[in-house]
Amino acid sequence: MVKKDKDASTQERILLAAKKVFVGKGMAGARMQDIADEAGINKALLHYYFKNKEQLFEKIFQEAATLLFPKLNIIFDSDLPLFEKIEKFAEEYITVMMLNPFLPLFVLNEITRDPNNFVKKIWTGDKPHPQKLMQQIDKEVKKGTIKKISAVQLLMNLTAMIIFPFVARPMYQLTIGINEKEFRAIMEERKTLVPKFIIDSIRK
Amino acid sequence: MVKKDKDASTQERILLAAKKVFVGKGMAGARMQDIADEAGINKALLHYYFKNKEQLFEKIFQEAATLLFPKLNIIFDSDLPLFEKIEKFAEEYITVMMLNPFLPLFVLNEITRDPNNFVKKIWTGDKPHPQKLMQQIDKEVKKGTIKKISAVQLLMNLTAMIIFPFVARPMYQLTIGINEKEFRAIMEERKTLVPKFIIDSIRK
DNA sequence: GTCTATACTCGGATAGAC
DNA sequence: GTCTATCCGAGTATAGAC
Repeated sequence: MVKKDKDASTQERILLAAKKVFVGKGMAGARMQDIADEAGINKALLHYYFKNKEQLFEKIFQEAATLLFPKLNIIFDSDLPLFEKIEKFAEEYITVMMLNPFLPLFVLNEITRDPNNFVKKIWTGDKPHPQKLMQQIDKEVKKGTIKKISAVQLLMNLTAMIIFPFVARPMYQLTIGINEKEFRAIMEERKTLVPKFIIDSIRK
Repeated sequence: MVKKDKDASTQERILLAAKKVFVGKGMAGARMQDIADEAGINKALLHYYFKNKEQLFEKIFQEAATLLFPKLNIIFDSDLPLFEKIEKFAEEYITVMMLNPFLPLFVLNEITRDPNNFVKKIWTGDKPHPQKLMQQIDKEVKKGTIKKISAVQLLMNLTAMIIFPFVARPMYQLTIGINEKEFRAIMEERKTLVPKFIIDSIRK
């Protein structure tokens, strides 16, 4: 069926182009013309596939958020011991983000811009719930197997050290002068370094 | 001189309004009408004070970056021992950002958007140079007074744990349901918690 | 300095031919 | 499905009165 294949291909090119432009410039900065150019089509055809900018944006944003968040719960809720959970989290999350290094800033921006819309449109029921992990932390503290620290603080430390480098990459590149390749190597190392760093800190 | 006071006051109101709008919506999302409304004037008067949006934005952005970056070097270059330097850094940086919690995301965005412009317009000679701090770390590692870790990695851990919570605040608020007041308390605690966390990790 | 009215530009969206 | 041409609103910027 020639027609259908062609449709799919154009639609696919549009989505790819839109992702690139939206993630790079944000909703407000992105231009439908940019997306059309990137996809190798014209604006009219773009509107043929997606009624308006808003709708196209929602699609992309949902895709992005879906890539970043839902997998978290699998790790959060698993029955692994605390240290292993931390190791797995770092390993898997950094791996995913290496493939989409600009997503974190994009998503954080849009959450900040309009938290309510985010909850309504994106988190329709299954938002990240680190509660089990946090209980696990509290329990270990109580048992005395790790040093005293509040679960929120530990969770912040963990997520910050994993996510922030992606958000602040250009800043790091400017200040300490690392290039693309070096950045990748650093992030690769962080998959094991961050868990080690944390465990060294909280282990008694 | 009545006229001059009035000038200053209007200009001041404009700058305050512009800061609020730009930081909240970014360059692309901000509307001159929003800024005018926020300042209690009309668009024409806004253009009387600032020829165009671009110029007004540069002013605000420069102000923001000036608030965030230059002080860093004072700490970076000081002669304090490593642990004290880390403590001071966390304490001072969190204090500054508590007063302007939305600046970090704003600045990171604009650096990402256009790194070259940032270097040209903002960092005219005195960008952050953590090199001395990094050498200090290397030296301590070599002396064997702290565990083996690369300076870049430690610097990333430090900056991530301090800055990221501001950038990701809405995300934390949505996922773990903390409110404004709780966030402030958490950040207050982090002034000492983060240095302690780091030192516990790298101390032999 | 401050306002109202208006010119101009950009970009999202549509009409209509093929 | 895809294109060219065009419309139209939003938003920046200016002219000119007070």
